[in-house]
Formats: sequence, structure tokens, C-alpha cells
Amino acid sequence: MPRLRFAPSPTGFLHIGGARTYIFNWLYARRHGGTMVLRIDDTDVARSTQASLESIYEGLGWLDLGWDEEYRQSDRVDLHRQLAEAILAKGLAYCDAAAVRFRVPRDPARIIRFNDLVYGEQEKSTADIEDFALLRSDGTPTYHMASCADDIDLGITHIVRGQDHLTNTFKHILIFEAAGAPLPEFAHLPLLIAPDGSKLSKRRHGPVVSVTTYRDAGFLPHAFVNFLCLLGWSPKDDRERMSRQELIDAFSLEGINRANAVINFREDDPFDPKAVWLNAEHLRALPVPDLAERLLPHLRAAGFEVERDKLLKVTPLIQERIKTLRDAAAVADFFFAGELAPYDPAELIPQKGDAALARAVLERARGVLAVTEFERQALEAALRAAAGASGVKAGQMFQPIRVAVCGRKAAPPLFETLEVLGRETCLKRIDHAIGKLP
RNA sequence: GGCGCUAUCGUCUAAGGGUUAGGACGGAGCCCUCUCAAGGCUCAAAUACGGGUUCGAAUCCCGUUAGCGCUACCA
Repeated sequence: MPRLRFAPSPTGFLHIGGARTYIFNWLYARRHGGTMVLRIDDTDVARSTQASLESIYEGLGWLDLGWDEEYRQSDRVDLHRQLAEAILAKGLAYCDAAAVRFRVPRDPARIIRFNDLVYGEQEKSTADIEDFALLRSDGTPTYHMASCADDIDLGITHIVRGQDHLTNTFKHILIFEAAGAPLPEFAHLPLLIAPDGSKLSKRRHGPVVSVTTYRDAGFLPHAFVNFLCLLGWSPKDDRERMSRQELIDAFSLEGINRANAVINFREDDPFDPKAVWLNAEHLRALPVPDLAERLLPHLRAAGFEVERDKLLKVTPLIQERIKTLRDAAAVADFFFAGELAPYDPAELIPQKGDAALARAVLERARGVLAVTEFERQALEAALRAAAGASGVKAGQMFQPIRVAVCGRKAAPPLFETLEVLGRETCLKRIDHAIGKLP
């Protein structure tokens, strides 16, 4: 059974490139009934921080992609050192000052080859590889040493990682050979880059590179994972929105392409429009109770008092009007706010009408709403009839009512909205609106 | 500098010798409609450049250009 690993170093926040690497490893492991290993590569004690370790757990936890085994390199230093010593004892490395350095066989030079599952046949002459450190002068293992020793010890069969490691792989093969270990399969992933072609960095690009930013912005983890999968990989059949199971079933390393992928964010629009669209797609596909449950914390965070029963009624009205969970606060505010935010009374005036018409319509509507059953069909019938009797078009009747009860022109369908709001609130808001008119 | 990798609409991608170079996002327009959405339809938009090979090249080869990576006792 294949064994995959994700080996982040806790020297910064989990960023989206790392998340994508994890996802591809995870997908491959699940696709082939393998094991997913999380290994924290914390050999650089000086740069490792607890905060970034927590950000890794936080980010991976949110993605909802579990791992099966977990290790920390700092617990395994003896193992790394032993392998380094063994290589030294075989005469394949030498002491350089106090450090131990691998002696790359250059006389005669030989060609090292491997077949990358994404990039194909790779080869490089040892003449172009310099001797590299295995152990630092303080005796601690370097990344190359620790990583290979662990990959061997943990029985990793597939190393799937960023393309920035492609040329390191030749060094790693040398270590595997020196250790007498079988070679794993290698697959390198194209990198995620910024619109200007530079690599993603927290310093230059800000929070958009951090996984938790997407969580906080109201992305669904399954949508976000779906989006990341589509960067550098495709199912080849035009599918875009895919469930977890569909991703697992369709995933293959051979389907990954080789060019770096741009994540399309801008300063004034920090999220890739396709990520936002895909999120909206997943949002719409969610059963109402599920969506309501996810909306709840975001609405409460925005300061609204929200009861579950009411939210269950509001959710279907906003489901296709929000692109992120966080949008709900702005779209559904009037359902939960005790008092409407101030709005311009001019909004109450319908097309081809004036303030007098608005007042007449609202007064008429008030009369109707005072006596009609608060159920969408009854409301629609009664208000349409009222419009006809007043000699105004339905739209001219509905618009002032909508603004009066919602505080704005863009809102969910009117009759459903009235029904959810209830008679008392609607009458109160219409009275208020009439009062605002000159 | 050396070594390596890459190049299809603005972006993500499909097509891997024969297609009007397909889809999606985003953009424009139309339809639907109580507003806003959602949905439907339509339009604009690409094979980096130059040489080969071939009856035929986005696709294979070479070169150029550009971008990226590695070249640490960072990972």
C-alpha cells in the first residue's frame, strides 16, 4: 500500500501552496487506499515557532482532510544522525571542518536518472552537483539528511512535493543509494504563483496566501479544496464543481500539468474570482439545514441575534444570493436587525412615480398587510389585486414595500420575505417609511 | 554565471500529428422576472517568436525570448 507524506516546516503560516501539496498527497493516498503521514520538519530550531505549528494544524484541520500518522523530526534526530554516521563510515561522506559532507561521485561523473510521475524522465550529471552537508558543525542533521532518513524509515513510497524540490531530488537519490534503501516514486508539483509571476509570499502578498484567511472569509473547506485541485490539475472532462469522492475517484498524478499556475488575486479583490464562484456553487448545493448551521457563527460574529428557527426560514431566501458565508450578514441583515439601517427616502419612490405615489402605495399596502394572511401566496394575490385596484403596475407597488421592509432595493423575493418577517415587523417598517416621506 | 523546469483566451484548463483549437471563471449583450440573484442563450478573447520534420504541427525536433526553480552548515 502506498505511503505518502506531507512535511511542512513550521517556519511560517500554512499557505495555500502547502495546502495544495497536502491535498494532492491526500487524494493520492485515498485513491489508492494508502496511508497519509504528516511529518513536521522542524530541524531548523531557530526558525521554527509554535505559532506556525498551530497555524498548520488549524489550516489542515479546516480543510477537513485527516492524516493517519504523525511524526516530528525533532524527535528523530538520533535516527538521522545514525544514518549520516553510517554513510560516513562507508566512506561516502567526509568531515569538513566539524560538518559532515556528502562526497558526490564525480570521478568519473555519472548520470543520475529518475522518472518523475509529473515531469517525466529526469537526468543530471554528478558533475553538476556539489558536495552537500549531511550534518552541520553542531552535529544537527540538515534538511536533506533528515528528510531522506525519515522517508526511508517511515517507508514512504511516493514523495509528492513542490517543483522547487525537483533538482534536490538528485541529491536525495544519492542519499537513498548510500543508505542502501530502495528509491520511492517522485512526483513534483507545479508551483502556485502570484499574478505577477512571483512566488507567493506572506510579506509581499499578505493574508491571501494564508489558508485561514479563506476560512475567515466564509469559504467552504470543500469548495476551497476543489478550487486548489483545479490549479494544476483537471479531471479532463470539463467538470468543475466536484465532491470529495469525485475528486478522489478522478485524481491521478499523470493528470497534473507542468506549468506553474497563477492564483488570480488583486489588491482590490483579494480572492480569485473562480474560487469565489466555486464557493457559491458549493453553497447552493448544500442542504438548507447544513447551510444554516454554517451561517450561524458568521451572522453572530457580525453582531446579529439569530435564532435557529428563523435562520432556517431565511436560509433558502439567501442561498443563491451569497457567494461566501460571510456575505450573509450583508444580505440578510434586515431579517435579524431590530431596526433598519438608515436609508435614503428617495429609494421608496417607484419607477415613473413621485413621493405622493410612494405614500399612496405604502398606505394602501399597509391596509392590505394589516388584514391578509401572512403566507406568500396570499400576500402576492392580495398585493397584486391592490396594485390593480390602485391603477399602478405591480412593480410600482412592490418596490416601495420592498425598500420599506428591507431598507434597500436589492433583496430576496418580496412575498417570501414578508412572510418570514411577519406582520408586526412589516407594519412597523411601513409606518416608519411613510413617516420618512415628505 | 552553471544546472534544471516551463510556455494554449486576462485567469484556470481541454485537445498529445488531421477539431470552425473545446469548457470554466471574469467581461459585454439578450431572455426570464416584483428588485437582486439564480438560470438559459449569444458575443469578444489564446496556441510566445523563428526555423525544421511531415501530405498535414498547438501537438515532434532545434534555436530564440520570457518566466520560474536549484545552485546554504534554510526547508
